Amino acid sequence: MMENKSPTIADVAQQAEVSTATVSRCLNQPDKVKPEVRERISKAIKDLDYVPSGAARALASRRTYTIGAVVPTIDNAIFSETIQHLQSGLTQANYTLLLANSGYSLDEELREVRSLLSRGIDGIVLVGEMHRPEVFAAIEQQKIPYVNLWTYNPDSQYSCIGFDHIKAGNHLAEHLIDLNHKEFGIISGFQEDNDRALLRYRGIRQSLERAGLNIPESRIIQCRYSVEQANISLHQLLDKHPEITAVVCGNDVLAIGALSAARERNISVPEQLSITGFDNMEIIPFLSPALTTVNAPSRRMGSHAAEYILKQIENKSLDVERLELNAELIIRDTTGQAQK
Amino acid sequence: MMENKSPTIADVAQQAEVSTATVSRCLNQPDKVKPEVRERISKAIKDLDYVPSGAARALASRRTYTIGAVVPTIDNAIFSETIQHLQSGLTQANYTLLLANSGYSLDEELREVRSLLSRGIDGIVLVGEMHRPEVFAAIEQQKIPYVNLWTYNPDSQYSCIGFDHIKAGNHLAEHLIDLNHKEFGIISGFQEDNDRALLRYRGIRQSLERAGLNIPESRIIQCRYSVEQANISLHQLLDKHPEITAVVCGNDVLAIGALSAARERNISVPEQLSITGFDNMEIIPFLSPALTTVNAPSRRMGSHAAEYILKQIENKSLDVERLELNAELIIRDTTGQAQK
DNA sequence: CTGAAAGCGCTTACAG
DNA sequence: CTGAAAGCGCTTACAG
Repeated sequence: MMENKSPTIADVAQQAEVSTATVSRCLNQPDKVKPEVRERISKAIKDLDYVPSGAARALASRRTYTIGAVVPTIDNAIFSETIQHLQSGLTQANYTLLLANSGYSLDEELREVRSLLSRGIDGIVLVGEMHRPEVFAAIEQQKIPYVNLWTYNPDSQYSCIGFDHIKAGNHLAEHLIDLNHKEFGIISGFQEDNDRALLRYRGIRQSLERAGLNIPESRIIQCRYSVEQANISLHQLLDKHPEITAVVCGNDVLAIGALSAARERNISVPEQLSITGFDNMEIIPFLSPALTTVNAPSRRMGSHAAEYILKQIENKSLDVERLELNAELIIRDTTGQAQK
Repeated sequence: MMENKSPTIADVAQQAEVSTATVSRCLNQPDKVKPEVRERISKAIKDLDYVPSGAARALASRRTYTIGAVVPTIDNAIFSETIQHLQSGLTQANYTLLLANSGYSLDEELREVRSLLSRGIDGIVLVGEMHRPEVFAAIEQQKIPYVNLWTYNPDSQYSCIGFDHIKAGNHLAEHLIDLNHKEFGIISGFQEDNDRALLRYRGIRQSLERAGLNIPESRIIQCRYSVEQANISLHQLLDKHPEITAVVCGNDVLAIGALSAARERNISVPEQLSITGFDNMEIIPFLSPALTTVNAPSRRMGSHAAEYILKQIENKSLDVERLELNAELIIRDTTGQAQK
């Protein structure tokens, strides 16, 4: 524990024989400082290894150059893609991303939002449209730009960038109905705190009902988004309902688990059983069999979010914008004509 | 744009009829405040919707309750697992993780480290042992705890938590040698800024040489860690070297790409070609064929890192600790006896 | 157990 | 283009 402290802006000012105000300007608006002076300051900064204090800067300027995001989990490739692109958009503009995750719990999300807000952020992005009312209240009090990702609702009073999950569910179900499937099973993520999961599910039921098909409760399993859980779930489903010919999975991770269970039972896909995923993760097209799934525009949601937030900050505005992206059905090798 | 500002600690103090010092104490060391007073303050905080300013707190206390981490990418499930566990360990202690990524570039890593340091962090974790010298210099100046993850070197002068990549490479190669393979190919990640990739590679070569086997440059391809790149790479490798019977891949992602290419060529795995991965991502055991790979203790590295950093902060110490974790070979279905 | 006051290291009108 | 000085919202010895 040595005693030499980190240099401050005052040390730099002294060394460069200017005021702290000028050093500050040199850092933030270099063109307002005479080139000659600028050089002296730059040299002093280098000599002293000066690193500005973010805390002091944030306190004085009331800006943190930090954007907060709360996602359900980063442990799913699909959110990683969104985050990676969000981050790279922000980094380019010299902003940093402060990332938190809620573990798919709305209460935990609220806690994380509060923590981010307290820490100080200039903008915030969340996933989904459903949040605790306190989340909205807390964010609005701060008057910072805010956007919901992975959701599109034309009637939302908040900005959103995403796609229509009901429509996506419709497409998936219609594809299977076209293939003559009548006996469906569903392996969904937990829907309680997850509006995306819920809406996809509704979309599927909606289409089935339109086709005069019903799907009893016992053929619907909700589980954690893990390969292993889905594997177990498909076994349970088929133990009780061997008549099922098509299983709609809440995302690709679940579908991979379902595929592995089908393999364990020596059930051929898609001949005896059709399976669908959701998201279109990078590896999906390289697996065998390649999944029929819905392509979620995960990267574009991240880039657009960065763009939106930065624009609002720059304009000091809080415009509500709603951007609908496409999420098309991608038909590959795990869906086929229903047997018998 | 309304004019009402966010409440400050002074507002709370006034409302509760105490000094700001007492409010501060109530927030940070509640037991030092009389319960009755504490209640008044809590009420005032609720009534006013008071959120403390992280910036002011950090500036005054010289602590940010934030830990920084720079990883190569979050867009790889294996780092996500490390981060997830690091984060959850920190969150439990009321610390926040500030996450940056370097895109596997050491220069970018340096930039990110500087940015984190400037922003203010109480500890930092990096991946690998190889960093720009300025990284070490900048961190040491701040006198904050620091640990290298995903690496273990008993002679390192810095703390590290990880495993021995050379040894892991040895195991992989020895397994294939035992299966009588003599014609090897390697698909590695770029080794220039990645000591883990380099060391694994060295471990493989080392074992091959011990067995009297050599592997010409033309059978070694370095590429980005993407399924698609690995797919292309295996095609290239086999076009030039149809004699190859075993391909060692730098990680599971690459191995999945290689598997897909083998499938496209109608080469059966492992009968005609053995393929190995590295990491043992969650989905691997559920794929078909399931990969032979090395289990990287990704989650444990994250948890241990959180534990180490928090302990150093608590003790106000900067002890160097080196923790070696196990990375065992997991033999599954993609490796078999060499043909002919 | 509580309060007065200095100080953390910046930024930013304001004046020149 | 530059400087003096107030102020950002907390924490923390110090005194009582």
